[in-house]
Amino acid sequence: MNEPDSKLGHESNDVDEATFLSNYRHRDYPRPSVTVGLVIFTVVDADLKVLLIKRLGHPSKGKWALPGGFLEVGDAVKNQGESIEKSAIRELSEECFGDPEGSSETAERLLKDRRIHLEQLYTFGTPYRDPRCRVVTVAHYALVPPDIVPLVKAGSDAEEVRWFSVAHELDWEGLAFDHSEILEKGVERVRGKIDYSNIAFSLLQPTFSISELRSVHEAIKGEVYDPGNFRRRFKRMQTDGIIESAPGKRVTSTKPAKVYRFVGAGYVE
Amino acid sequence: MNEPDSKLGHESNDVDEATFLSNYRHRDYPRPSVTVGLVIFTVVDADLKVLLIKRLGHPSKGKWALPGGFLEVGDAVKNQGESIEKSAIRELSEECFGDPEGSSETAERLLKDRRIHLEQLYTFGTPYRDPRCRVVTVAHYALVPPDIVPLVKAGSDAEEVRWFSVAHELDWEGLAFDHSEILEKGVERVRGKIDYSNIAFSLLQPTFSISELRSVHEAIKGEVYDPGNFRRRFKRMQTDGIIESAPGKRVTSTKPAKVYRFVGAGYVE
DNA sequence: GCAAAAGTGTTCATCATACACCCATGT
DNA sequence: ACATGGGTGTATGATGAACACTTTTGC
Repeated sequence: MNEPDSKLGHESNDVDEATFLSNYRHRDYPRPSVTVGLVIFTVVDADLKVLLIKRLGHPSKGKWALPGGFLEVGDAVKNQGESIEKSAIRELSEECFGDPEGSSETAERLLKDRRIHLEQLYTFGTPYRDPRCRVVTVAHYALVPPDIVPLVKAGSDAEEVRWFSVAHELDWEGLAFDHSEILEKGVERVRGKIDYSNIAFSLLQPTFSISELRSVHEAIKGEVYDPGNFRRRFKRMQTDGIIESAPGKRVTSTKPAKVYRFVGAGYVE
Repeated sequence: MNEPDSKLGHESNDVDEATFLSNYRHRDYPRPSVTVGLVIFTVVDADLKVLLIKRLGHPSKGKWALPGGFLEVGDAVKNQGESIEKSAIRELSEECFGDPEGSSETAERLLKDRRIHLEQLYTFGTPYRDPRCRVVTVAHYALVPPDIVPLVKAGSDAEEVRWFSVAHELDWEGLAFDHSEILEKGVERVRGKIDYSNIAFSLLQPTFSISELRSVHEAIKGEVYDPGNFRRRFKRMQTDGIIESAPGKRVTSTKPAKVYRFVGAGYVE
């Protein structure tokens, strides 16, 4: 892999590597466009939601699409640009948190604090998935907690941006390009990972009650859990040092619940 | 995602989609090279092995590298080339089974018969991972059964191709580019999936004994299992219809073992 | 007091683990 | 006969599902 030598000419391979590289000329073969795509999830009112943007131009004009953008590759030779993950973070910050172009301040801070989860999902590259030209999309998914969701709404200027309920509201078939397939892969991944990882905490406020945690699990798995059994299952996390008791209580119209805080230590990716 | 409109000019967006597309002109922005990479595993003599190719030219001349090649994108506009998976299959067939260029006969047949397992792994795109130019590699892993391993050896013509023991023999640091990272991701994925999927059967002959299956699991997980408990654990597959009894016995220097056959039905991806 | 959710207790089936033991074969 | 791995039996402990029950709040 990497650039196979056969197509990259000018191989005087008896020289040393430094000489080889300074003699190296980049030949212009057809290359695909590479973009990063984002499936951004949140859970509000016990409901899993995904962020979509309405397309303003052709193709798929008027359809809802996943946010995304070009992978920044510089001139692709001397200056090779930014990493895929960095591109995804920038996209997330620009399009969703309204950071100015080129900045990823908000998303970077939230990522560092483990308030949001970002992970590469799958790479989609079927020919003609974009009618304009060959596009390879490195899809990611992100989990953002509901308390920063208002930030997201603020970011939508000219473009129409909306949260869609994955379970109901959403007309999967109506999505632009192959984005329903990407979304499906995202849902599948989150459903699979929530059982053995700690990603659920990225869908909660800094402190949370056990039933709020349960609510997130139920929204994602689409099933209901026995409150007692669920409590026991996650109380183990306290003895394991994954979560810790936090001051205050969650006051509702019924018995107030203890709240907990997620401790970064022992993080399961 | 897909081609964001901003960089693709000539948007007369009041026309219909067909007109838009026929007016569409592909602008030449810097694009990365996209390759597919392969981590090809097999298990021989209760040992997990990976296939590597010695690099003949700079960069990383003389180092061992994972096999791979360009993603075929045609002219990237009117003719958009072949899918990522197809590229991976072709690479696998050409470089490893010695199929003639452009053919993927052998690999396609084996894939169809579920004799080999091929799956996308992760996409690597760190800047400067290839010093020549920006390269995005869509890495895959493949599991090939030991009885077709001789085929692989036959395919190595000019290039030096070898199976390396993942546990011992292999000097991870000495690998070309970031291929040790890719290999590591491959090992991690296989270790994770073998417990709940059926991928192990792609590392066995068409019929196998329970202890041969155990041997594959042990090689991949790097631990030993109690023969009795392991047997019970996998005999359940027989009642579940995932495997079935096959005629004949595996004759060794000790008590002959029953052999089984993997039934495609109920395949867990 | 009543509803409703927090939180605890108990039972039962399932399953992984450890380990003892018998069976069939080549030498 | 005996070493070796195939194959079975069994006791124990951990875990998860089902569900009854108590506690604490708002109304």
